[in-house]
Amino acid sequence: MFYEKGYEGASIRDISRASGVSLAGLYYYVESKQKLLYLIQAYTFKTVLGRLEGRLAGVSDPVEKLRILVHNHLEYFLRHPVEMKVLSHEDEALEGAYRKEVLQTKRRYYAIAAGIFEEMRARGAARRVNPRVAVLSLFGMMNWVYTWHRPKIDPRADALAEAVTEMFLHGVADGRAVSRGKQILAGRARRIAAPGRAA
Amino acid sequence: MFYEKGYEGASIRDISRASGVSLAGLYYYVESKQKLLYLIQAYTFKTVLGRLEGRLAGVSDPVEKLRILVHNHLEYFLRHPVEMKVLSHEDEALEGAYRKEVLQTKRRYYAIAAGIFEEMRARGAARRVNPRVAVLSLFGMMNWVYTWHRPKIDPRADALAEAVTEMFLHGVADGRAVSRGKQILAGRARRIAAPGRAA
DNA sequence: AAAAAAGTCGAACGAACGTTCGATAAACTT
DNA sequence: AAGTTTATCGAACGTTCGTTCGACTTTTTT
Repeated sequence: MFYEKGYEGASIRDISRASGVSLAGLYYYVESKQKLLYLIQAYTFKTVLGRLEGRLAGVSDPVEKLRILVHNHLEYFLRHPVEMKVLSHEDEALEGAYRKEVLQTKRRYYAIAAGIFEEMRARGAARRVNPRVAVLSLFGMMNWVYTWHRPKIDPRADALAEAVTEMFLHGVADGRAVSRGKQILAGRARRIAAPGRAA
Repeated sequence: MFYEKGYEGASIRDISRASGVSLAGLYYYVESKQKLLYLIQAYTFKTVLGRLEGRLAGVSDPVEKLRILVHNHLEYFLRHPVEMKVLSHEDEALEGAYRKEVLQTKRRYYAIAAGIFEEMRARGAARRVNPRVAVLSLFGMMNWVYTWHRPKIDPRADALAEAVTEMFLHGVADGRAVSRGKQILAGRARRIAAPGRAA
């Protein structure tokens, strides 16, 4: 229900109807609507994080770590799209201590990604990019997936993870046809301000 | 209010209180809560789209077009974070004809981006990447920004657009230190399944 | 100055909200 | 067989929801 209608839009009565349990019956198991959202988010997040840590153990190459992270994230995302949408779309619906706890998990998750990126830089595997922007852009690519992925026409987790990792590492440009840098810094403001100019 | 509490979470009474207009007074101007959301989304989206089309006019180099698109998108995003969050976060809250119309605008916007990417490929400026995945990943990077951007510490629109464009085109990897492809296809499944192996 | 239009609001509408209570039934423990 | 815990529910609680109505004031048009 949270997936379909959002946290606020879904009522306990919706959940009651869909689960076949009476209103009061629901409260025998879960003390509040907030707690229910918390349980979903905390369980989902901790599962993803736990799997990641397990798969990362013993791996030392940061680029390989990055591949594992992306694969782990997208695999879970596509296998559990309902929970994952509730996790990423309803994160502000949680309040107080519940929110704080999920936020802490999120920070730990981010710290792992940031750490991997930092290792990449230390080994000379990453260009001089704002690391915060880079890592959060990667999360953007991954977390946005729930808004567009259609199993019938889009790649499955394996291929998608590969594509995203590849894009993150090397981009989409053919190095021979697109000169890197140079043009980018020069005359940017002018280019935007005067769109009528021919290329 | 939609920005702060989400569409369902924000009540007309919240809006009344915040605007200093009575409940009934609100309905003199807007016929329903749905319509209010529609007006916000439609206006915002059409403004962004209109600006983009204006800036794109007369430009023929697809790579430059891409830069303009990213810059236009992020500039508006950071200058109007409230409307843009409501646009990207509350898109499913709209129903019926309202929803359909905004969806159509979204499709037009996507078509422009997809067209640019297609031109890049035609000119040999893009590698062999799933174009749908590439374009939607770019949107992911851009649209996710509202979840993390903090004006105090993060780059402004200009620099951010530059960084995102650069990442999209060339990725974050230093070409000399990270071999492209090769490893990616070989032994992926094994690598994920047996995380204990050293690199 | 009279008439019409536009603007504003308090009070109320029925419906839906999250949550609780007390009763009842089913399942275990002694 | 009696007693206790666990499970389940109908009915209701007080509150808030989106929306409407009729009355009143202000502004504009004639």
